[in-house]
Amino acid sequence: MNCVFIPDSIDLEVTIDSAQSFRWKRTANGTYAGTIASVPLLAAQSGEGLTVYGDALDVSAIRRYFDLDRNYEALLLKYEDEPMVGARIGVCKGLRVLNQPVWETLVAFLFSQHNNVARITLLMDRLCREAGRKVRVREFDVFTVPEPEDILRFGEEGLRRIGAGYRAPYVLRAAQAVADGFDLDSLAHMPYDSALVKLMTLHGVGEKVADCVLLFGCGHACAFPVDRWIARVLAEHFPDEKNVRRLKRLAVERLGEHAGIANQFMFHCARKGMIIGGEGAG
DNA sequence: CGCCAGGCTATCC
DNA sequence: GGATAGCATGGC
Repeated sequence: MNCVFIPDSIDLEVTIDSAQSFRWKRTANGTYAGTIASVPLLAAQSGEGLTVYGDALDVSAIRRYFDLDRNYEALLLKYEDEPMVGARIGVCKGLRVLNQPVWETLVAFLFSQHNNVARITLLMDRLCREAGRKVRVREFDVFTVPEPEDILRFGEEGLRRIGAGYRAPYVLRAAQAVADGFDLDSLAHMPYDSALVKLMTLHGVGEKVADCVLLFGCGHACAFPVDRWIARVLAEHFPDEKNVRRLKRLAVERLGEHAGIANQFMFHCARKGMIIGGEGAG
């Protein structure tokens, strides 16, 4: 068991509680157990930074996963006076946009549609428990996300049994596509627009899910997912526009190449009912 | 209990 | 092009 301290600033709890990953379990002593690319880890807040426990720690992979090489302070400065975002930066300071394995991100956000966070987490947990591998970190059992081939074996029946409902065929067909050569890794290297179009050729992947995969799994910082919460925020700032696609375009025009980073601050605050404007309430 | 959830597809006009 | 029903399931 190794241990490494990473001093870069992050708020682990806020980041993990912001509905971009559904894979980390809070343990009794306040650390989080999970995996990065099937490697089990234990992550803990240490001051402003992180302490990570595990075997064969790959520090650069951990830094990349938690987006610690991005200068958030500098990036967020340009949003200070942006009414959609500015006031939200301070209240979720330390929020980071994760870079998760793309297959894991795709499965999670296929599960996410018309679903709540508690149940998305439950579905991911059951899926990994039943179709993934058990690995161990310290005294904790952790389960890996099943590969596409594992899900093909698990079948639509398995997916329905764990409660995926009508999303079961979406996940199964995505697994089939990847097994047949759909190159998820290429999405990170393509221009955003082409990556979006390519992802949306998958059955069950619309624009919102595709944007989540591109933002949380492919490093496309401009990807701007519009769910119900973001739609509410946008509706307040662009009261004359009702069309969701045009709302998204208006927002991205204003927010620029890191629109997706800003999106995560907007989303988290809105979902947590953190005031600002009045859309929060909760 | 009824409403809602990080939506999408099919189908209508 | 834009609008709307139906979808499985469970949290709250």
